[in-house]
Amino acid sequence: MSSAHRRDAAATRAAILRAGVEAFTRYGFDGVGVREIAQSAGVSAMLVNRYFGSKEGLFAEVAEVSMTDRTVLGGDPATLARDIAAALVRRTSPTADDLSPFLLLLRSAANPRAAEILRENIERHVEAHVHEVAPDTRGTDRAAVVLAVIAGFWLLRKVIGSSALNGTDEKTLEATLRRLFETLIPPADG
Amino acid sequence: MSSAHRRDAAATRAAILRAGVEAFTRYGFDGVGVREIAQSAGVSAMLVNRYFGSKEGLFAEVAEVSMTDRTVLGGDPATLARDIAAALVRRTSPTADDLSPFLLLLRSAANPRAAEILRENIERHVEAHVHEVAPDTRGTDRAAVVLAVIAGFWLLRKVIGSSALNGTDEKTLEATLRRLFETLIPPADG
DNA sequence: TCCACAAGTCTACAGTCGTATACTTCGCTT
DNA sequence: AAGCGAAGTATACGACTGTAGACTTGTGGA
Repeated sequence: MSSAHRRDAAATRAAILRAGVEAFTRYGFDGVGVREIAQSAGVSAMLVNRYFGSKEGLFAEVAEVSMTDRTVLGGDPATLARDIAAALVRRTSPTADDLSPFLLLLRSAANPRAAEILRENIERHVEAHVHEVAPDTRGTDRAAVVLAVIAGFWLLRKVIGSSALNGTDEKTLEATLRRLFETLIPPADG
Repeated sequence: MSSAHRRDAAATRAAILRAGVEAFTRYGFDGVGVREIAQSAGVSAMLVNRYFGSKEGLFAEVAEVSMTDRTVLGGDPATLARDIAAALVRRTSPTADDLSPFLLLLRSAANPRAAEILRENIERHVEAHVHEVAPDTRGTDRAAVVLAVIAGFWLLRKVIGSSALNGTDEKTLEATLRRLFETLIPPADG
């Protein structure tokens, strides 16, 4: 937090939350301690517990903002393939990544409580964006399949860093994704 | 270890390795301690370090056997969709799962050293099975794409436990996978 | 039978973890 | 200007971590 306002509860809370998103996404729930998070927020460790109850409480809010802030499934279905391909190729910082909710999931899924919190958030997220990605009946399954394809590509590229898929350029990747999606999403009516 | 042989170095080592596969797959590298692993192998904690150098050393061997024992990409390309669909639907114990290498990855990817060990193993695994899943030139990318699709479906079904995809039965899942794979793998020559 | 060496265990250490309790410091209101 | 409540800090505790070192126990060969 900046030295502008020195005793601003809301700002301090926000700073801790931001530091939490960064840290949990980068190192996972078990990979980072509250002391570390508090330090990068510029406050003492105990403020985490004061504002969020516990480390777990902070994580729950982190999951919430991480899932809702980003647009993984949202957007125009027509340009979905291009958008996803661009997001996969784009080289940004790990936490500014458009797909960082996946990263948060992967890094924290080992912890049972964290996994439970994440599952609830993802369910709500898929539910909320069904109509955007597959605006027809029985669209839930199709949205889930699209999400699965995206998640799989992301897994190999960003997490495993597979050299095979990393050699693929954006145009090729987009074409592959488009072909995959076309088998799922009918071009017109239904 | 059983009480048949009481001072068998090879058997003890194997018992620890088996316990390591089970524990790391279930709880991840950071989610389980050497004491716990040793206990479920029926030995004292220090034997882990004696036989594998360190916890990290044990994990490296666990990754090795987990990746090579299972057949994720191996098998007949013609029946790949059916096999994967069956594996996804099949209800087995978490560690007896045919796709447990993915589980090992997901649970341990947060730890930088563990992730590095896993990456090397996966690279070798994809490389070794390229000819089986996509026996043509530039097959590496196609094998990786198939792996990505599998990984994505697995991620949503087994890890997140998405209610959407969990409602899908094996036949529907197989049909979806087949359609996806057919856009990648030409039915004949090339 | 005995003993050397491998197999296995016990104890302890230095570190980190989450967080509860007690404390200090600042800012706003009156 | 005073003081009260909120904002923030310091300290410490108990539990847990990986593993180094010294120890004991068992077994195969002489």
